[in-house]
Amino acid sequence: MVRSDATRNREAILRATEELLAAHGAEHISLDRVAAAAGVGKGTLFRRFGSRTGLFQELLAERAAALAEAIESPGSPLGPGAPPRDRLLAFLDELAGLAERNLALFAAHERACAADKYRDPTYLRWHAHVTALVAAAAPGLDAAFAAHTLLASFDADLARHVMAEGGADRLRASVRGVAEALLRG
Amino acid sequence: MVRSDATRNREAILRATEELLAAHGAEHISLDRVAAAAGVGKGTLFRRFGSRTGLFQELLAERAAALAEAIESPGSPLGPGAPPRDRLLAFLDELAGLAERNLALFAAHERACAADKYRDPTYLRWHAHVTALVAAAAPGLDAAFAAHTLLASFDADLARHVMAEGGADRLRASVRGVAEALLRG
DNA sequence: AACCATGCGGACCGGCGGTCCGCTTCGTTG
DNA sequence: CAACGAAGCGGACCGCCGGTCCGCATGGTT
Repeated sequence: MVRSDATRNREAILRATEELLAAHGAEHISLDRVAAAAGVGKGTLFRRFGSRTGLFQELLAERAAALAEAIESPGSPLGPGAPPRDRLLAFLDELAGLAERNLALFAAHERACAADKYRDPTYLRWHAHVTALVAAAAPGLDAAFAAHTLLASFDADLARHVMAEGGADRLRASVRGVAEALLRG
Repeated sequence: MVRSDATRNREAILRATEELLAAHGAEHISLDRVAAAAGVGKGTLFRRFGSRTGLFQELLAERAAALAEAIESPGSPLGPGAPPRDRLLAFLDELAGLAERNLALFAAHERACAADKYRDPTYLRWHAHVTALVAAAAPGLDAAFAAHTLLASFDADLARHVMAEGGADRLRASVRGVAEALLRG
């Protein structure tokens, strides 16, 4: 028994957040502004998302949904069945694209989740995935640790810095270079 | 013509910050508290350090001074003269020790400098050092990028997480594993 | 049409980083 | 020692923010 206005408002808030991110970058996005832009009271925002952290976590989860699905569906180089090494490289490639298309969101999400980023559901999913692939492809390493350092490549500031000279392809190439070296070693 | 009370207060503020970090961790360290603990007005704190960011940057610089010196003095495995690979591994080992001894400071510094961490003088020094060594020891890589990912190993949350099971030695081992694999690749 | 759980909104709160300015202190000068 | 100006001090003050609260509106059900 979910009221229709509730889901409508939820959507309005997510869309307003996207608009503000696109318009002003990750900075100066206060929840008052988001609520105002969504045409909604602040209380509504907090009822729906619990906190600033929750809002950006949900928005990131939404943007990452397609990737999450691709990971689990056989057939693509991302999905089960492909050799772990290829799967890992394909996943990192895809993540670079996601970072490029959602740079402001990545930045805002980082800021909002800085307190305990290792509890963010999206990050946890990515980390589990990368850890498993690293463990399969490079048995000598501390896979969980290596996964964290690989994912650190997509830190918003680092990604922006790298993409400033060469765009997402440059980021993809650099990440791939590091990942291949790691797996080879 | 630097007034004596100015330097005395500067010192009092740095020591008070350390005490609060030791007592309460990186959280809940407001500048009001720091000023009060130092027995100093808030205005004084801001005159000395400019901002929250400045305070933690200076404190980190102080704690990192010995390491900065070791890097440049010949003779030790850290210093010029040693083979780049050994120098890099020795440096990362040392950084793990620094992270262990200053975990709360690392965390507070990260939070305070999150906005533009790539302008922090200490980070820049470390990054330049690691980049040069990576470039010398693994010519195929994007050295600057690899340096960022290596330094990401010392993210306070990651370091805490890893050290929770095995202490600084575990962190050292994991970092060394990744670094060796990277250089070998 | 009547009822009430669900949800709404925005005034309100505590606390924060940072500023400002009247007052104090230091150290120099004669 | 006296006196003076620059350098420094401190804490009241500001604007903003994340988060809470509660009287009121609304939507779905009977």
